[in-house]
Amino acid sequence: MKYDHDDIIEKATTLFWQRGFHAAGMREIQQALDMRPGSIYARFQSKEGLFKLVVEHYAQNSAERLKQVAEAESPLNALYSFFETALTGPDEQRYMRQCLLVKSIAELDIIGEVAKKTVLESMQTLKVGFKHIIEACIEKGELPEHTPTALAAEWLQNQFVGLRAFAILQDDNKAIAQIINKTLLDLKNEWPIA
Amino acid sequence: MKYDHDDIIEKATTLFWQRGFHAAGMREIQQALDMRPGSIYARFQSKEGLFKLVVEHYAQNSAERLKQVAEAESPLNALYSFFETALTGPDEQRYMRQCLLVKSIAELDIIGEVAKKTVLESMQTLKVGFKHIIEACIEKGELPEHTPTALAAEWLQNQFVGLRAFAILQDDNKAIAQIINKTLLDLKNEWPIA
DNA sequence: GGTTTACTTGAACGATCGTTCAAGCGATAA
DNA sequence: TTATCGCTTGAACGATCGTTCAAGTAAACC
Repeated sequence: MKYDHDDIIEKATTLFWQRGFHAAGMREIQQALDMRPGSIYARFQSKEGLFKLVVEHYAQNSAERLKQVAEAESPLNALYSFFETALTGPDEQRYMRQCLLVKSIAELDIIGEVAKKTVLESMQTLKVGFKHIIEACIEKGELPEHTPTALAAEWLQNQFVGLRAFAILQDDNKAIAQIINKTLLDLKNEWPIA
Repeated sequence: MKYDHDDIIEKATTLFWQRGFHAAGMREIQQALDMRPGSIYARFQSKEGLFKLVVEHYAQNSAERLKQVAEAESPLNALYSFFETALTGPDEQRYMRQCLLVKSIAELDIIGEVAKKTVLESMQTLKVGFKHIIEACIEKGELPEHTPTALAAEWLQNQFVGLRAFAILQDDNKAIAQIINKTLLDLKNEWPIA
């Protein structure tokens, strides 16, 4: 085993994140991983197989970060930090503003059935993560008791998706911060009746 | 001139909308348009040239619909209808839930400089459209005078982007309707101070 | 020591990609 | 009638795509 597994996944993640599944060619992948095609295929079966592991690793990592938000002293403040970190990184990491999962959704019918399933499941996982944040906020008294957790979780993830897709276009970090603040205000605002 | 120009653009729009720029291969395009490669290149120079026209046409069409919302008797109600129409179409037109522009943003660094510029400019155009809606709402007394129009326009477009990317995953139309309602509630909610 | 197993190499495969081009067609203008 | 022009055709081009495979390496197991 010449190459470290985690190292491979990390490098592959960066590439897929920057270029997307389709645009990241095998030779580009080979170069980024410094591996020959045979090695890659022996380990991961296919480009899609590698992508699947990347998405799973990414989702796992994201879920962990959401969990940390939920377990923070002030989940609401932690949520702000989480958003800010995700959306306003330095320019050379601008690609990270776009969520890998959100980006993959745009390619959903190109990436193959296995990867598609993984992406969708990961979105479900993250939704649960968002729900736990909402529940933690309620428990800590930062959100009203009557907040509809399921709807709010879906809404919050939706906000995140929108911000992720939008921040990539936005140069003004102040504008992004304002929209994040608006989101936190709306989180405390009333909800439509079922 | 054997083929009608508008008809070509329309068919190409459908294909790019369904498949994205990269995944829509030239032979697929040839088949969809029932045209031979030479004809396509004589008219549009390249795949990117065709895509550029498609995006422009799409943006123009979208801007027109936003304008209708702004000019409606109740812009707020018209806005709801606009969102609902865009996000809850029949299943065989599910691809339409994803905004062609939003989808293209995910491919931004693959589609070439010319098309990229067109996509970004179109996003700006639509932002102006959203701003006019906000202003119309204020004028009609449906939103408070002190609503920060520029921020609200950006926010509203952001909501739209999020919903567009999210609705493609959502099967439950009722859930979508709830999120739209939440958005309209938040539109009337307070805004963060600059 | 011999066998197995997991991994590695790099040339090569067939398929598909976007694009080109010589040739032809039909309407318009001179 | 002839020349010009925009449009059309379809075979073909070189490049790149994801993938395969015979051959080799090194550690693990019997």
